[in-house]
Amino acid sequence: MAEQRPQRMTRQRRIILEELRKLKSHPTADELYDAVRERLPRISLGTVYRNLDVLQENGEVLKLESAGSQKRFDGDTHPHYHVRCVHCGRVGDVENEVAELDVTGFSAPGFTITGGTVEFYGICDLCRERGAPSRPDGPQGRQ
Amino acid sequence: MAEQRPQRMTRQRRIILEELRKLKSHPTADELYDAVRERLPRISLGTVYRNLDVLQENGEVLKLESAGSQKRFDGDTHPHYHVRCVHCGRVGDVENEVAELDVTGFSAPGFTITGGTVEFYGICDLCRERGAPSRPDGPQGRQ
DNA sequence: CTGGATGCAAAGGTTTTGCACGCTA
DNA sequence: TAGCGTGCAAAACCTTTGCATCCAG
Repeated sequence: MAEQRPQRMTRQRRIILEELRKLKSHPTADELYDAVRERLPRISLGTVYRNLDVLQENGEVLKLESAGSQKRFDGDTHPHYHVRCVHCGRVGDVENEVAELDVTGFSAPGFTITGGTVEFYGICDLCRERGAPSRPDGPQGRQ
Repeated sequence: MAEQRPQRMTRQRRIILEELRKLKSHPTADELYDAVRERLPRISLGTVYRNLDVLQENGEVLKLESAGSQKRFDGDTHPHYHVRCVHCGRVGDVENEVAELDVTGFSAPGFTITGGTVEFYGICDLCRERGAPSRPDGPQGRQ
């Protein structure tokens, strides 16, 4: 479990958390920064990053990583699957309930498998409307 | 499908592909760069990136964008699952065969789901030996 | 020959960090 | 009051790109 060091609930931290929970878009750090800045005009992007790290360590937010592009954040920690748009990288929530993935029986040399999840991909409505190809340059696309 | 434009098999491209297929470690671009440089000391990292892009568009290599900070590449395009070490980001191959994931029945507002895959996570032997925690700073870890 | 590919270096985009000051508990 | 958190700016990191030159077909 994550070590929960003593922490303070500063105005910045509270508002970052509130805005992230308000946004359903799984924003990137700078998108969240834009939202937070409407309430705290002098906040810095570094503070947003630092707080997202702390909040993630405390299990209050989810950091959705996609190597090499921008990370996205989710204020909803209730277990659910995500879809990622292969064209623009946007992330959405899958409505279906998550099924417990039974990891026993799976093995990988050099590794101890502890868990697994399903990752969905697809295309978001905005990209679809624009007539974007479903596979821009591979299964992942870029942001 | 990926449009396969006319392309040349340069020495650089061929050796990059050979080295990537030789490595079972799912290297990052700069790890592959190191390997390739032993045979082509004057190659540039930019060339490695450019060729990995081309090779990926042609379906000859896989770009693993799953998570971590750096992208990793796989010269084995045969369908298989991956495990990622939550501590160091290393990626391994899962031995089990892949099962076709039935995506019908899954839905996400604002998205059209086209596919999905299982992503395993765990801890690699090197990190285990070092006594690394299984959750360094969240479920993703960093490279 | 021709135009895709390369090497080099600079730029680009995202995230992290050092530091002095501020503010929560 | 103690020491975590902040704003600012610089640095670190990874990846892409402009350009002159090279070379595979």
